[in-house]
Amino acid sequence: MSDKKTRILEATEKLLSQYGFHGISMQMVAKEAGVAAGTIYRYFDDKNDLLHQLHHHILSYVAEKLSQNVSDDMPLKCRFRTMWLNLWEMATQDGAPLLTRGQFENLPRSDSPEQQQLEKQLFAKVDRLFDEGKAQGLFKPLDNDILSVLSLEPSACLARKHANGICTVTDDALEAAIEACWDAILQH
Amino acid sequence: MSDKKTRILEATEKLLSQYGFHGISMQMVAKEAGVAAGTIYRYFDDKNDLLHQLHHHILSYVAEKLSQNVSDDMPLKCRFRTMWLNLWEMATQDGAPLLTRGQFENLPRSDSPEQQQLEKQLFAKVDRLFDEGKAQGLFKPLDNDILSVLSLEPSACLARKHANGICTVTDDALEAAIEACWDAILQH
Amino acid sequence: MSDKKTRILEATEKLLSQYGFHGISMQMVAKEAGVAAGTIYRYFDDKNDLLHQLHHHILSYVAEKLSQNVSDDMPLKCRFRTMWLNLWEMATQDGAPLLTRGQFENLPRSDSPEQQQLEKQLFAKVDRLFDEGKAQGLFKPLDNDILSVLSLEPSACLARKHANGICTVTDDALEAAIEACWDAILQH
Amino acid sequence: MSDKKTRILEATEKLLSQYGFHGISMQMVAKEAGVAAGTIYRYFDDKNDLLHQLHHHILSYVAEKLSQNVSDDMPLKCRFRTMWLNLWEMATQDGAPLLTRGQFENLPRSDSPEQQQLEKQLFAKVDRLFDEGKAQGLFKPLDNDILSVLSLEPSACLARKHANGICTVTDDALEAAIEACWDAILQH
DNA sequence: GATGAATGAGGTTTCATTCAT
DNA sequence: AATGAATGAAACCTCATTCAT
Repeated sequence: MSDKKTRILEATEKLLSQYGFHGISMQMVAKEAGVAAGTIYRYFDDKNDLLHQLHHHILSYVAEKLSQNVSDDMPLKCRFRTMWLNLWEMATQDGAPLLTRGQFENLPRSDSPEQQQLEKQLFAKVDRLFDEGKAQGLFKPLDNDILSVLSLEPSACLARKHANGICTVTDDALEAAIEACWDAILQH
Repeated sequence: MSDKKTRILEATEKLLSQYGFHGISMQMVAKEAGVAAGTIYRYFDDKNDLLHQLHHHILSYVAEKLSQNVSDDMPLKCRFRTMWLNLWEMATQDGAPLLTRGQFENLPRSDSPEQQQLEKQLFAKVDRLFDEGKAQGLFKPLDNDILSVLSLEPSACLARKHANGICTVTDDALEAAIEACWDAILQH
Repeated sequence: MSDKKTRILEATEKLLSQYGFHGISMQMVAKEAGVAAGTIYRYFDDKNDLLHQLHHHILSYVAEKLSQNVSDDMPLKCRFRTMWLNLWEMATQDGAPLLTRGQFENLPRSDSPEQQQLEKQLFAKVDRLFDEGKAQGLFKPLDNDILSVLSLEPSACLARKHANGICTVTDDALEAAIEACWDAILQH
Repeated sequence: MSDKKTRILEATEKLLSQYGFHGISMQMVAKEAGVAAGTIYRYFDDKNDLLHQLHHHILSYVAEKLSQNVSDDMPLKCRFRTMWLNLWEMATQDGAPLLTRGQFENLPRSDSPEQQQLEKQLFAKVDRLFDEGKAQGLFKPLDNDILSVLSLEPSACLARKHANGICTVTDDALEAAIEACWDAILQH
């Protein structure tokens, strides 16, 4: 991908996590990316397109990062723990991406069928984890969407609050939180 | 509270849930509320103030609704279930308020200490629930903030997705989700 | 009509005759009219609308001026002469209106049926003149549109060239030109 | 003349007749001409120069086409008729050139003396026609500019309206119009 | 108190022009 | 000679805010 395009996307991501959608202007993006305002329009149709492409960009990044160091032959719990922590680290260490993810949920949605199809693919490993767990009778028999909300969403949510200083999460608490999320989907 | 002020707040809330923060203008608010644009400035310093006061307004509403039909002498599980469902209903039945709540988290933060203090008070019943549960050794010994993320946040999150049609939650799944959230914070 | 709206229309007309369509900006119009740029948008949807409304405004003016001092009981030649000179005077004395009229013919057309209907009405007296002349066997049996091009258009065209200094038209030449236009439509 | 330069001029002409002066950009011209934007600046100083050179280009074309099949030893009326129809055909058959000519009259004028001198030369045959006619006492003793407006301008004007569908001109009407224009300048 | 016309700074976007390749 | 990515000034338009009524 063109160097300039990447810089524009990264600048947008950074500003987005800092100011939210309202409050960032194309001029700000241009300045942050170190390009002229007009240059943005060589790579993006308009502001909306920039946002949508960023959405896609981040989604790809999240999907990749989320599945990092996870292979389908690892034990279920190990896979879960790794993904949970991948999620946590994205939000707390890398800074922007996941933080901003919270923002995307309030967008003029781009719920094209392709987009949904893509999202499914991106999170394939998560789906396989839940599917296997349910097949083994280990997990509660719920839709993957729901299992995801119960066990992974709290990771992102907690990370956001931790990063924003709303609450502090110690290492012990972190381990306990992972355990709690595991408990949530486990068949007791 | 003045009739006009209430109408302005309600108009803002409605528009907010529909268009997001960017994309609503003071003129739109005025028109929706049935007042003149200038009138808004009798009750609010500026747009920011309007948004902050709305935040507070909704927070109060949520706190009240959240604790509805909950008294401290009810069994813990019953209190939990009621609050979980209160949360669910706010987002799925009332429409705007909670849905838009997702938007508030991306505001130029008003994290003044007073605001945090206020939020604490508003959610006092939730705190008491968690405190009692931990005292009885029933709940995991974690901060209330964390317990809240683990057990109540999924309600709001699920409700949002359900209301937006991203996933469908049957009555049975709903009951199972409540149970799962309870499992999450329970000492096993 | 609002004072401001009139001032904006007049400013646009003046600038249009001076710079043509390209080369006038909303800022220029605002400055010339002595209003803020944003004010224009209280009275006009956008630049296009401003142009279209101006078109209509000028058309009305032209139609009124064109028929000035003309009544249907005057002799045909006298009516013709008066209208021919009305046209001439609009372009040479008043300055802007007719000069700019040349510009409107190159617009993204607003050829709505209503618009065409309106134009017909506006130039009713011209039509009556031609109709009577043909009924008397005095004029050539041609469409009014064509008769108009042959006998009145030259007035506007000549006036434009005269006003722009492209050619000079003496009083004698003017009388001769009127006579020539009359000759053009006369049955010989 | 360079192939590229010709293509650029022709592209400009085509776009001009379609969009008018405002509404064509150098990028559009480049695309239509099949060259890079920067290439235009090898042949033209700037946009203004492009427009002026196009003006000249078209003027030459019109002058050539106007005098086509006209020689000074043909009878006056025959010469007149031929030129009148040449004008008519340019606007109705060739499409762009003359139609757009209407646009040139609203340009940031390039009324340099040389330009006017040039125009005189280009339309020499027309001048000779009028001069001879006046010398023979056949035409009215008016400036050639005026005679031209009276007798040839209506051809262009009518053609424009015909091509734009504003009015329809049958073959009979066309002949009558020519006759009428001839009547206009004839000494009666 | 209430209004809404008016403001003008600032938003998004376009486009004539340049310049490294 | 030719390209086309990049520029940034300036275009059109919006909108938070003010103020005379």
